[in-house]
Amino acid sequence: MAAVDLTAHPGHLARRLQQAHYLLWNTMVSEEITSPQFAVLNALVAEPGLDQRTVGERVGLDRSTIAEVISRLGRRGLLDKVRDPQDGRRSLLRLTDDGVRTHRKLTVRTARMNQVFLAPLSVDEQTVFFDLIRRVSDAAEELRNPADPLATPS
Amino acid sequence: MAAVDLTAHPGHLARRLQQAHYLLWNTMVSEEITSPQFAVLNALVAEPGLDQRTVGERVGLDRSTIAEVISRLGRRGLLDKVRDPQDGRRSLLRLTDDGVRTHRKLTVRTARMNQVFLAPLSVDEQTVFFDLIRRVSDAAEELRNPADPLATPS
DNA sequence: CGTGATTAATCAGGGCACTGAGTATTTCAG
DNA sequence: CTGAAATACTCAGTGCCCTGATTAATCACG
Repeated sequence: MAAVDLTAHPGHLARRLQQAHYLLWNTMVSEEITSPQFAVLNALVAEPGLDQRTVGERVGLDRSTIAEVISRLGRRGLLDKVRDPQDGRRSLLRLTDDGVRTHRKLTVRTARMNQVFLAPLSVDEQTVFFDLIRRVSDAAEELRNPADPLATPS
Repeated sequence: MAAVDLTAHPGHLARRLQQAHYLLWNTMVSEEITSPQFAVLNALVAEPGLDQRTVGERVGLDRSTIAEVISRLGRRGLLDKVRDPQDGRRSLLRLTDDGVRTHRKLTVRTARMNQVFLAPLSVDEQTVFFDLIRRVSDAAEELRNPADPLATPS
């Protein structure tokens, strides 16, 4: 009585989608490096020397989570972390050679995995899929951070 | 060099979508009860007396996670857990009055939240959104569980 | 110059999610 | 009827994800 159909709840679907992805990643990409870890490696390939907070911003990880992820990557020797001499609060991050190698290797595999993951959709549908998820995510993000860069200036 | 655009990676988008949902849930629905916890309550409203494993199956939580979630709900007095007299391996679950009340209260709020969450999409787009995510999730699930109920029998 | 606000990082704590191993109970084959 | 397989659950371990509080460094303003 009064129970709800969860399959019409976007949150439930989002969770299931992520679980599905997690599983596929685990079998097709890596059991060592997780998807968020790969995102961090990728951000540092694009912009070496970023500080911890900014990396978190780039990949969508909050201050606590990014700290953990970076600590793990550092422990495995995939990146180096040094205090910024200009600003003693910051930690600057840079991939090691091993980190770069790992990123390159996983890049190939993630591409394959994404193909398999999206295989049930036509190419057009894939585009829509990306667009819809992005719009919903961005809007929710916006609710939190009323950044309004297009507000009418005085 | 050789960095990838994460916004074209479904896994990354799935994670962001879930984060966005988590945040909205936290502010619009409840800081006490999480979305997976609500899913469990909902499953038990629909089918009281289910065993733990089946509840997990209904809401998409694995054996370990469902155990934790149920333990928390039990600790808060929202459900009761009794050994099945017919089969000593099973734990049968049933909501308390407080559990039913909580479910009813949150049902209203989740409906409101879903509206806000999906507001950036037109009604037609919402339908597509559900359909695409469901198809991708189901297909990935299928890769894990080759249940193939429509395989050609001998 | 110095004090108060801001900022980067850390820590403690709670919750979700998975795997692999272990325990208890039931089921079923021989 | 008994021992092996299957099943439900638990436990240990790893990792992601968030909040609130704390610490250290920088910055801004008077």
